[in-house]
Amino acid sequence: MSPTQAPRESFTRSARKAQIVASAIDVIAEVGFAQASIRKIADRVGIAMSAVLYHFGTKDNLVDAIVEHMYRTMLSQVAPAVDAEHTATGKLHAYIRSSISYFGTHRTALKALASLGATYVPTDGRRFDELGLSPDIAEQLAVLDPASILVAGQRDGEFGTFPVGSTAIALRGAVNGVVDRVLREPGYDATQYAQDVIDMFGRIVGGSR
Amino acid sequence: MSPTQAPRESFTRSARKAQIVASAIDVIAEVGFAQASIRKIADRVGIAMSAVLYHFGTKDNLVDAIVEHMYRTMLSQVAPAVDAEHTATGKLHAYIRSSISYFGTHRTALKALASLGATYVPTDGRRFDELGLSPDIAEQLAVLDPASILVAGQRDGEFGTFPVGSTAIALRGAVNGVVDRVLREPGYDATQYAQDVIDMFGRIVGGSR
Amino acid sequence: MSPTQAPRESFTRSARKAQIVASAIDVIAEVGFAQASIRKIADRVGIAMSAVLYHFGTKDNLVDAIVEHMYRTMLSQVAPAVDAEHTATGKLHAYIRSSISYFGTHRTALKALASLGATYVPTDGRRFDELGLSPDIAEQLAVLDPASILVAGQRDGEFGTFPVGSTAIALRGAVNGVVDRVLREPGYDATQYAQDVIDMFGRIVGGSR
Amino acid sequence: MSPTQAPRESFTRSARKAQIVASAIDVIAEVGFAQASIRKIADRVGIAMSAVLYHFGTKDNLVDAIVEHMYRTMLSQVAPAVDAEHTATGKLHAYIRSSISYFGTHRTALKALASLGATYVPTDGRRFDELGLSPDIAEQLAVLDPASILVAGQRDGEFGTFPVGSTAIALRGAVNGVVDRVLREPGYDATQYAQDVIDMFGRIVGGSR
DNA sequence: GATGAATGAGTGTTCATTCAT
DNA sequence: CATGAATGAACACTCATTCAT
Repeated sequence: MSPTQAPRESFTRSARKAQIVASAIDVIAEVGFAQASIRKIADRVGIAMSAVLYHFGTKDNLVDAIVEHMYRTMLSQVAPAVDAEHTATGKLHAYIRSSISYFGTHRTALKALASLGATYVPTDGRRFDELGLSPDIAEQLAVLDPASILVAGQRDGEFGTFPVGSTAIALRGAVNGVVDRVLREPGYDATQYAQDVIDMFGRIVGGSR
Repeated sequence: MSPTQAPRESFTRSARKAQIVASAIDVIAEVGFAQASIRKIADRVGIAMSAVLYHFGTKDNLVDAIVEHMYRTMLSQVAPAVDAEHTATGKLHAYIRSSISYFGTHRTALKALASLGATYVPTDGRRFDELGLSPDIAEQLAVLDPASILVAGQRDGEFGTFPVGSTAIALRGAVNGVVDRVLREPGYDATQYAQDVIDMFGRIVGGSR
Repeated sequence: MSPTQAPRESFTRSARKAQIVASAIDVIAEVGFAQASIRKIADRVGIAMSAVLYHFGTKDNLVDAIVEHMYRTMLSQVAPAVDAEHTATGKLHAYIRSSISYFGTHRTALKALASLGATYVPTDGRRFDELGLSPDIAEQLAVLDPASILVAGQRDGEFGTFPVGSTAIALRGAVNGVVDRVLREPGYDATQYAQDVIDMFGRIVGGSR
Repeated sequence: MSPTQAPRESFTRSARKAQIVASAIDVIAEVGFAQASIRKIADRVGIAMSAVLYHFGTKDNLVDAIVEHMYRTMLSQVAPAVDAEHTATGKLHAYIRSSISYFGTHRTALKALASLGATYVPTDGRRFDELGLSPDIAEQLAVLDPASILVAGQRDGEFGTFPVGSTAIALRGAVNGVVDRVLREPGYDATQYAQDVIDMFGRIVGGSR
């Protein structure tokens, strides 16, 4: 492999940015998004507030980066797991398990992200789910919507008959619904819940055993 | 003297408060909680900013009142519907239908609630869902958790065997999950979704016909 | 019964506003417009910075008020003097004398105003001379352009033949030109200059005696 | 090698400085001095912000250089024109024509200068017109004050009797007064104005024809 | 019962300047 | 020569809250 050939964006720079994003997520998780000021985030990193703005220019940009980071992290756990399977059933199980497992391991910032989705309105006109999404990530993001899996399974005869749209919404809701519980009950083990959701929706989509 | 601490709230007083709460919900739904200042709310009502604080003393108190109002409204729609039924199946269907119907008909309030939940962290230590809950309402609120219905149905042999805890979480998630869709797609008809959820969870809880 | 039944805008309010505008002019005259921050102005008045914004909402609005005040003050000196005369010659002399006399008595803020005119660009799109001008003042402002006097004098045969446009520009320039001198030389007596300008432009416009 | 614009890499330093000054003038003219940050100027040149400070050390120094450049440019147009004439009348006409012509052809620089004069107050005690004046230029600058021409013309009997001081102020004002018009009306042709000013002040100083 | 004035703490943002490289 | 990173001071502006009336 070529040692130093990568035209990467200045190592120290992106390291600092990553550091800031990480601290920002911590702060948001602790005090809530509304109270997460740039100053508090900078304090957490141990740098001057203006240094944060030096790197991101704007709070909106910082939020962009945070959201992108969260999606990226979640995707990096869910997407490979789903892709590794080759049957719709396998993909469905992988989606449920890896999503819920992610919630179990990344409790802190989750609520912020989940609820932010419905409400955060950046100063420019963009909607929340258009934020900070480099094209590559926006594309991958479809993975987090189980609808495609359901459609494929039905088309291939692997699943039975059921209303795909509604089921996708319900499945997403059921998967995301555990976030509340996980946040409220620090010791809660989501693994069993994942298995239960698999059983429930197994009964709903019917088909192969 | 009246025995119970006589909250002899003059009529105009509570009318004003209700008016303020209603306007607050509108404003929050429109601009998001983060941008919903007391001044903007007061402007919407057509009174002075300080009048709002005269009535509520504190913004936190206002938020309490808002949340309580929302819960109360939702309960007033869901609780009677559930109570009117006498079988677990009937109660379950009523719960699903009335909850989702509420989401469909109160999008403004819904949006405000979502925004609140996303960004608001009270200055004292309380969690969001402990806000504004006078004892009577906290009690009733159990209705919004379908767990009791599921337990009763199983106990009475009306439902089959299934993991109650997980199913309750999933059901709540499936019901609440439509909120995102409803907010994002103003024309979305949730009625069909309600029926689909009834079918799905009918298959899960099994049992009586 | 109170004799003054004018529906005036809250006395204390407009008094404070006037006080702030006055202090702002002082500060601008002392440190220049660029360094005249709201905080410095508030300090001069002896109130909190936020009190200034409470009254004016925006720095742009404050600048509006300042400009309007300056124009109004200048007009209140020049306009009556010009109007009191009934011949073009009289009006011309009155214009020159009262303008220059105003410069002599209001040295401080003059440069700020004069130079601001060429350059200040408010955050919204308006040009400088459209600032803070209530219609009544915009109308009166024509008085500060001697062109109308020159035109009238020529039309009535009181003046001779000369290029009106250029002469108006030159006259305005000659009148305003003394500002620099007045600011540079605190003891300078502008009265003689006013008389000299009258003589010079008397020779230029020629005509009546 | 082309004779003009020859400065090659050996002159990098002063070439860079000149380039920076030029860009600074552009930026100031465009956005006003208040908004003309070092960063914006550097961006215009295409170099790093710190490179600007490397060359000038301080923003004040940069402003010095800008002002000096402007005076130098103006002088290089006016001084030779005046010196080429040998009668007071000739010098007077040359002064008026070349000054006004300069205003007509250097509107960008003019706008920048106006913006500078309006808002800039150096951090040290110097007045605006004492900035950036190396001794050689301060000396030459006397040319821009027509007083010496008027005095000489009167002494030599070429002009008649008139108050020299006031006339010099008025003349300068009349000449500079067209700047406002030129800036406000991009298409305005100042040539005719120059001729008109010559006529006007010809009548004032009287004497030789 | 309600209000207008005022405030202090806090917000995001800009900027000239320093400094190690 | 020139730069990128970082900073502290200043800025306009927002906001919940207090208080005399």
